[in-house]
Amino acid sequence: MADTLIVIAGPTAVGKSDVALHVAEALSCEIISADSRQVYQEMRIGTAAPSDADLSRVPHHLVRCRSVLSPLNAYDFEQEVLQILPGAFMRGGGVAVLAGGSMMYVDALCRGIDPMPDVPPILREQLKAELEQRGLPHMVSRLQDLDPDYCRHADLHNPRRVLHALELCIVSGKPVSRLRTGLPKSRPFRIIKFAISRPRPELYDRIDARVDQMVADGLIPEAQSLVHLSHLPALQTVGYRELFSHFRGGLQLPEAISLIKRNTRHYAKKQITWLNADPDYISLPATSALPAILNALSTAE
RNA sequence: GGUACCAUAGCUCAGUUGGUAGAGCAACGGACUGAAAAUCCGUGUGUCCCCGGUUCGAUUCCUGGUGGUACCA
Repeated sequence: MADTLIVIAGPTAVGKSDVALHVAEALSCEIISADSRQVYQEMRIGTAAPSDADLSRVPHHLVRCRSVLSPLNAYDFEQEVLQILPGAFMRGGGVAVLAGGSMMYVDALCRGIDPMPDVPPILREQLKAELEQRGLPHMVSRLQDLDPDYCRHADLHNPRRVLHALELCIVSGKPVSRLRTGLPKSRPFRIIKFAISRPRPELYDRIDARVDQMVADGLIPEAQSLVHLSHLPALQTVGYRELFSHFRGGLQLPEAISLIKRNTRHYAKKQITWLNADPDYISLPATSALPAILNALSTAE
């Protein structure tokens, strides 16, 4: 029988980690986290990362194991997980759980992501400065010259996308649209995807409660200790940015906390949108997810 | 009790020289190929406080209510 990767996705605060923990215990297999922020050891409270107790119940990968100073990206994530998986399958009886809400990471692993050349940080800085001085339309017209094809389909209002495409054109000397195949890679294991869901009002109540809990658990000192790193990509994160703004005097604490709640709701909505767009997901209510997943696995074999 | 001002979207408010209305935020929907908890795009959901009057037509003007705010007693 082929190895099986059980994907457990869902919006933030829906209770994914809990479901993943129970599934992994029931199958005595390992958990690989697909969370772009829980990987960082400095951001435990604000990312609601699995606790030490959770980690001792089930072996986890890519949780609190890396510094914000050496950031991970979607391609690195794909490569690392492909390294980890054979061992995890072996130790887990041919099964492993991928749990997390960073949907781009999940897709990078399940479908693959095209290899792209590395972008030197200096170039990124230069282009960023150029964007600030001359504006987005100017950057778009530069991209227009290098890769008119890409411009036909791309979101040209989105500075991130425009700049990244420019970076890649410049570094590679080729149009990005040539580098990007969009073709799915085949994987030497079976993938079953589950999306954990809850009624929206219930999810929002859980988000509010969890933010209050984070504050009670020491989110503010945690963020305080990261202020000197607040410019790093990893710290562009809900829960930290708002507090950084509070420390700088831009927001009162209660405002900052209610902004964290609101931005977390926005984040959850984006995850739901992503899940809705992928027909491969089997949607399961959080309350009955565990038996449904175990049942789906036993009938699938 | 008196005087003044206010009442329009979930919230804060704009506006209609009388032709049933629009911003910001919230909410809702969408995109996503190396920063993705990032970044970007789209959508107005309304007894314009209530009764009556003037008018072809009132959310707009007028009488009277009701509620709120401020000041005076």
